[in-house]
Amino acid sequence: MTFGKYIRTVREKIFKEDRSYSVRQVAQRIGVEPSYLSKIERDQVAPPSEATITRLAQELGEDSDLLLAMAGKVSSDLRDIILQRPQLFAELLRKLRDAPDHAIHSVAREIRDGDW
Amino acid sequence: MTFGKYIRTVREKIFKEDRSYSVRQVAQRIGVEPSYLSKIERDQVAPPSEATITRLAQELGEDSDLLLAMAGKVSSDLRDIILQRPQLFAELLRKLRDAPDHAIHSVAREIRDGDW
DNA sequence: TGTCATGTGTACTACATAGTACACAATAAT
DNA sequence: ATTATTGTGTACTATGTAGTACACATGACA
Repeated sequence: MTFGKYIRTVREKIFKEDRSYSVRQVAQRIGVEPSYLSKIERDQVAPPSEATITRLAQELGEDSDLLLAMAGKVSSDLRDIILQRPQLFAELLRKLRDAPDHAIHSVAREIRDGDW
Repeated sequence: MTFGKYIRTVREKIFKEDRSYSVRQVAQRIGVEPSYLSKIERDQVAPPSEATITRLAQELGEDSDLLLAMAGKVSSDLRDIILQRPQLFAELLRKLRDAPDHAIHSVAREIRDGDW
């Protein structure tokens, strides 16, 4: 599923219950032109900027990491984490590339907050 | 240290031993104009593209993850790894943000190749 | 039936990215 | 001494990013 189609699906589902989720009104709340949101939803333009995607995620109650990923982007806070220690995280990520979900999850679970 | 200054320092050090590491010759080998590399080294322009940085790292025997980080970029292969499972890696990275180096290293060491 | 809101088409724009092309003065090599 | 090589200044360009502005036809609804 493309970014646009996904947004349209989600928005239309909410729209059924809440008439304030029209293209126009959502566009106004997230601060873009209605025609632009319309084009985004029909994949007539590339997905919007990270900032706009984040506002859209907020507005639609979606996970912004997921939405950003659909747009081929990585959240800038994650990028910043990697940039602090690029070699360390590069090694870790490449090792985890082919690991199954549960392995990554268990690694994450082991990191109990500030446990070092 | 900026990206440009770092490149200049590294290149000039090699240049002392090997006269083929002039701005012009390095530029030619990595496939850019000499004036462009010159501007890069003096931070007169933004760091080059990922592809160019990678060739430069190769040419100068430097770690490309590190050079990319100095340029504020994350290697596209790492980005792709995250994009495959954005929520999983988002959780992991945010948990590791404040972890000390050795903790991250030991997490990586635990992941013995294909150990699942 | 007239008004209002809806989605969308067309045209345009500002700024960033990633460079090229060429000329020139200074320095190094033969 | 002159030739070659070096680093760099100036000017220009193509493509991508992230939108805006406005008009228009359609459908809802009071």
